[in-house]
This record gives sequence, C-alpha cells and structure tokens, in this order.
Amino acid sequence: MGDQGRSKYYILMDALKTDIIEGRILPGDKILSENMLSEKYGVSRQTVRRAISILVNEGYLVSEHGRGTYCAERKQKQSGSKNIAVISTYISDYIFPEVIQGIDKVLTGRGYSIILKNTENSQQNEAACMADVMTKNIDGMIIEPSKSEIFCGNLSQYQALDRMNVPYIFIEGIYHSLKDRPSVLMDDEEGGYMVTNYLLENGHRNLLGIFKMDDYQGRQRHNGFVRALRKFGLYYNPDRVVWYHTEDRKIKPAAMLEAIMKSPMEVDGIVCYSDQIALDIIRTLERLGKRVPEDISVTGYDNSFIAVNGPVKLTTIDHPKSLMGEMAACLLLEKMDGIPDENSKVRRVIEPRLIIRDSCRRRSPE
Amino acid sequence: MGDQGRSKYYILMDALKTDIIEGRILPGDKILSENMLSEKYGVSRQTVRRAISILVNEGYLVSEHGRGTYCAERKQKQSGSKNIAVISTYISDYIFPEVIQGIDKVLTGRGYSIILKNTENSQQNEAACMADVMTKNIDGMIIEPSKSEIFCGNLSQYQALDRMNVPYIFIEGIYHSLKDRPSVLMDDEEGGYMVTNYLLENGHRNLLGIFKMDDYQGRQRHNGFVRALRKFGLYYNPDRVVWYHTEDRKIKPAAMLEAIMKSPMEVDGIVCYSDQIALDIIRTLERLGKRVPEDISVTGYDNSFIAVNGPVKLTTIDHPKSLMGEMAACLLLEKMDGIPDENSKVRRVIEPRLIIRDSCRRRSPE
DNA sequence: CCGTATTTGTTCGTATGTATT
DNA sequence: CAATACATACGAACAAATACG
Repeated sequence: MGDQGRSKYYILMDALKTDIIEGRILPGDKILSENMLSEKYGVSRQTVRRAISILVNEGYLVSEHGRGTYCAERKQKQSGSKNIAVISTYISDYIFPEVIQGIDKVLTGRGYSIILKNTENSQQNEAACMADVMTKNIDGMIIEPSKSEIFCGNLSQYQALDRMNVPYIFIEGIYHSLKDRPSVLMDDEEGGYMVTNYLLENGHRNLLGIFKMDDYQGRQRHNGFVRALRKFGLYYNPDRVVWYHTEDRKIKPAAMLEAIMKSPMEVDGIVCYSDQIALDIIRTLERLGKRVPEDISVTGYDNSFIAVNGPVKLTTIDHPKSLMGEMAACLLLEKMDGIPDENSKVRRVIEPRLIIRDSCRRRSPE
Repeated sequence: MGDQGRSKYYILMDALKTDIIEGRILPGDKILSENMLSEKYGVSRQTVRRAISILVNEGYLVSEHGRGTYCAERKQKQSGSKNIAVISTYISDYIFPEVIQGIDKVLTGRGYSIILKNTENSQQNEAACMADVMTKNIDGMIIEPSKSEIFCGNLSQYQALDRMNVPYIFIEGIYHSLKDRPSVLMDDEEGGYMVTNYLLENGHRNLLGIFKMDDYQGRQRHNGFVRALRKFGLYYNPDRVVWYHTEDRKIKPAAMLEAIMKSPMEVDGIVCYSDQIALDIIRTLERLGKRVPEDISVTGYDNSFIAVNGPVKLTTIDHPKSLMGEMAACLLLEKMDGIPDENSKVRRVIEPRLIIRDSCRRRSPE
C-alpha cells in the first residue's frame, strides 16, 4: 500500500497536489497543459493524464475541454453525492411544479437527483428543512426563500453552507441580508411597471394596486407600479394600495376591495400581485355587480393556468416557469464546477413580457 | 453535454453497473478478466480498464492485483437513510403536485426526505430513475408506473428492490406482472361506471367513450363504462370507443371526434378519460358548433382545476389527490416498519365520488 | 518449491475526435 | 481557419501479484 511512491503517475500526482496544498498553485490558476507536463517531467502524456484524473476526482483540479486544466476554486467535498436539495414554499402551488420540472430537466441530464422540501412559506420550516438537508450529502441547493421581505432568521444556516462550500441559488426572491448570493429572479419591478403602464396608456387614471407584503416580488412589483404612476405625473396615494400577507390572502384583499368599492373612491383598473389574486378580485367584483373588463380592468401576474382558464382571460405578465428552473439549475452547475462569477455564462434575470388578453378595456380619460 | 453515453468505456461501465444493480452480478462474484471483457465487448484492454476504474471508484467493484476484479460486498445497505424515492410520470402534470404534497406531509412529519424523479411516462426513463435511485441510500419508494398497461420491461429492477428488502408502493396504477405488490389505487372501474351510469340515468342513449390505452386507469374506466352500458341493456359498439396513447393525446381524440360528428352516428353524451381530455373535447365541439351541455353532455375524471376553472364546469369523478399521497405514504411507513399485510391498517382503495356540475343535461329518451 | 499461465498494474506511442481560442 | 488543449481509443510491452499443477 504505502510503497507506491515509485510509479511515475503517483510521483507527478503527489507533486501537483503538494503544489496546490502549499499554495504554489492557487485556486483558479491554469496548470501546465498535458503536453508541457509530459515534457517537463519526462513522462508520456497518458501518464500525465492519469495523475491529473486522480486529482480531478479528488476535487483538486478541474479539466475543461479545449481550454485547459485549472486548480479548483474550492476543494470539492469528496466524490459528490449527486444530490441537490430543492426547497420551495409550496410544492403544489400554481407555478412551482413547472419550475421544479425545469430544474429536474437540467439536473437529471447531468446525473443529479432532487431532494424536495417545502416550507409552506414559514421561516421556521425553512430552518427545519435546511437542518435536515445538511444531514444528507448534498452537492448544492436551490431555494425559494420564505417571506423574503421579512428579516431572514436563518442567516446562520446559510453561513454554515458557505463554510461547507455547498453552493446555493435563490430563485423567485432573495433576502436583503443575502443580496450578494447568486440568484435567478424575474425583473419584478419592470413587470409591475409594465402592467401599470399598460393600464395608464389605455386611459385608466384611477388605479388600485394589490400587493403581497412579505415577499420580495410583492415589493418589487409595487415599486414598478409607483414608477409608472410617476411617469404619468400621477399622485401616489397610499390608500390606493392594498397590502396583504400570506396568511390573510383569502380574506384581506377581497374585504378591502369591498370596502373601497362601497366608498366614494373611483376605481377603473386594478393591478394585482398575481393571477390568483386577480381571480379572487374578479369574483369579488362580480359579487358586487361589477363586470370585468366592462366596468373595471384587472391585470394578473405569472401567466398561470388561471390566466387562460378562468372566467375572464387575464392580461398578465408571462412567467417562464420551466425556464426559470433551468436557469437556476445551470447556475448551480456552474457554482458546483467552481466557476467564479466573473466567468459566468448563465443569465440571472428574466425580463418580463406583457401578455394582453381580455381582462382590460380602453377607457377615455375624462 | 448530456450525450456522453456514446463512448465505449461509458457503455461498458454502464452495462456492468446495470448487471450489478439488477442482480446478474452478485456481491462477491468475480467478474470477467480484463482481457475477456476486452474480447467480449470488442474494445481494447485500456478501455475496459477505464470502465472498471470508474466502478472501483464508485465502490461497485474491487480490483485485486493478480487475482481479479470482484463485485463489492454490500457497502452499507443499512436502512436509516431517511430518504424515500418518489417516481412519478410528470412532475407538473395536473394532479401529481398535490399527490406529492400528500406524500410529503406524512413523510416529513416522520423525518423522511423525498427524492423526486420523473419518467415522462417512458419505461426507459423509469429504468434510469430506478437505477439512479438504487445508487443512493433509500429506505423505500413510491412509484407511479409508466404505461402500466404495457408489459413491464423493468421487472428485474423491481426484483432487485425485493432482494434488497427496499419496500415500494405503486400508486395510480400497477403492472400486471406485479399485481401482488402493495398499491394505493382508485376504484377506476367503479368510477367509469358511475359517470356512465349517471348519463344513462339522465336519458342519454348514444354515448361515446374516450379512454387512454396505455395505462391501468384507462382500461379500468373503460371496463366500468362497459358494465354500465350492459346494465341498461345497451349493445356495446366498439366504434363508439376512442382509444388513444400518451403520445397522440393532443391529436387523436379531437380528430376522431370530428370524424364521428361528421358521420351519421348520433352522440348525446361523451365519457372522457380525464378532465384534460374533456376540456379538449369541449373545445373541439365548440369549434364544430355544438354546445355543452345543451347539445351534448360531457363528463370528466379527476376533479382537477380544469373541472372548476374551464369554460364549462365539469361533472366529474373526485380524485382526492392529496389523500392518495397520504395513504401511499402511510402504507410505505407500515412496510418499512415491517408490518405484514395481514396486520395492515391502511386502506388501499379510494372509492370514487361523483361530482355533478354543469357539463351534462337531462335528455328525454326517444 | 518451481514454473507457467493468468490477472491486474504501469508506461509509452500513436491516431483521431472535439471544444475553445 | 489554424493552433491549442483536452477526450477517446487502440496496441504493445513489461512488471508484479496470484493461482495451480
């Protein structure tokens, strides 16, 4: 066992490993090409390849076809379990299954398996999921944060992942305190702007906005809403914005809307946080004797099945759900390969796209 | 990227791995020598060595200098990984997310994690999923069979699970050749009977049935359709049944329906395999100038979101999706606890329930 | 114990393919 | 397009460990 220092490949392997450990070869450095090593050490290229292949297996080196062989950014945590944790808020929520499908498509192709967890949008559950996942061997994680707009209570767990060099990617949203971490997000500010702008361009002047308070997306869409109002020189009236939380989704927006509709406040268009809310709002309006879009225009967000199959086909913002999953998976693969941000080739922002259907109608401004 | 199955060493490596996983090579067995493998597979000895070296690295094989190469003894079959594999056909299909949620609810409560796989309803992918999952440490498996009505091509893999004492539960369907294995199924025969019976009781006499050919559910629902016809003393006309496969779902039912509607055959009611098909059918009928339910009644199956949110609210059979997941998870827990069938307390059959909505109308029989 | 065949381990040379720059 | 670098494959030779008559 111990007496194999004799073989050439072993000597070369050991020399390279020592160079890395003792810092003569630094993370990210390109090492000599196979031919050059072969010449320098007086061995055949096959022997060089053998030495290198061991170090690649052990995670010291990374070979890139056509480019060269590089010292790994971080020493990979052994052979690789080929498990990826995917933590979402709701498994069966109306977009996540497709996001998972996108993730799966990319990762399965690369031999990874998905360990699925869901938090029901509670940070406490998120903590439990992460603790559980860290007892397994995972190579990486894709996570949709729970209540991303609230202070992140699980900071220490994310830092533990950093320490263990387990890469993770945020999708859909991101915590303020972890803003520098890699993520795949929609440009929700722009999306909020686009729907609002569409209504304003079509003559609406009495808009209502309904947004979710406790996540990143809600804040961003709201910001876009405000920007569009400003562009049209309209005064921003906080009373014309309804904020709700995850927990009161089913009650608050409808109740607030009813109160507003019974007040003297005029409303000709409603910008909704999501298609789901838009559907609730349309039902409430119908109950109050208002027709959509004849009396009031309503916009959704996400282009879910509700947008196509509901009582009114919704004008909404497209959410390329599967694509988002694929992008997140590709970004994670990059991270797991130790490719630094500056060499990244994966796009991280999804540009929103307005889809015009039947839930809005042109108004003539007074 | 994903097209590396082509290289010779990879093919050989995969073949050996499969032999091990499927039990053709047993722990402790000596495998063929390098020279013999080289001859048998028509590749060079170097290539054989490369394939073997990967499997040695992964722990499947052990090479002994001068003696030979052997299949590794069970490294740690040891239960207690707290991982459960869940293999479904489509992750984002219209009922499975909720089934997974039900599974997750029960298993997370007991400290298990779910490894998610999907087959896209291909037995080939099913084989790959199972092979992959067996390289992990799993305590059990819940699987929705792919094309369950077709001959099960992966029998040996299921037998490998039996040998390794890894319990597994079938849901939604079951292969003929594995009929004795534990499963959680709907009584689809009864469900097919109930919708058909409902139409017949409401005066319909010219029914059409549209069923899926390649899965268990399709056959069962069809059988119920036939039983109801018989009860009413009606002649079973095979021309009044449209069979389709997974692959031609989007074309065949609509095309066949169009042909039938343009023929002299009378149709006053259509029993559909699923809500999804019912929606396609309703759209086709609308295109042909027929109204549902005024001109023709249509029934769905599964009580999915389509049934509530589509253009016509569907009369359908309830599918308690989350409950099915919970039942399967409970049954799996029983199996993992080693509780024999005769002491089982988990129900394994879901009784169908008819949900009456707006897609059918009473006819007066002539 | 010896000798030989078998089997894995190491090394080199060569050729061709493919991705990147 | 050409040069560079890694990837795959084959053939050959010899070394070292083991099995067996």
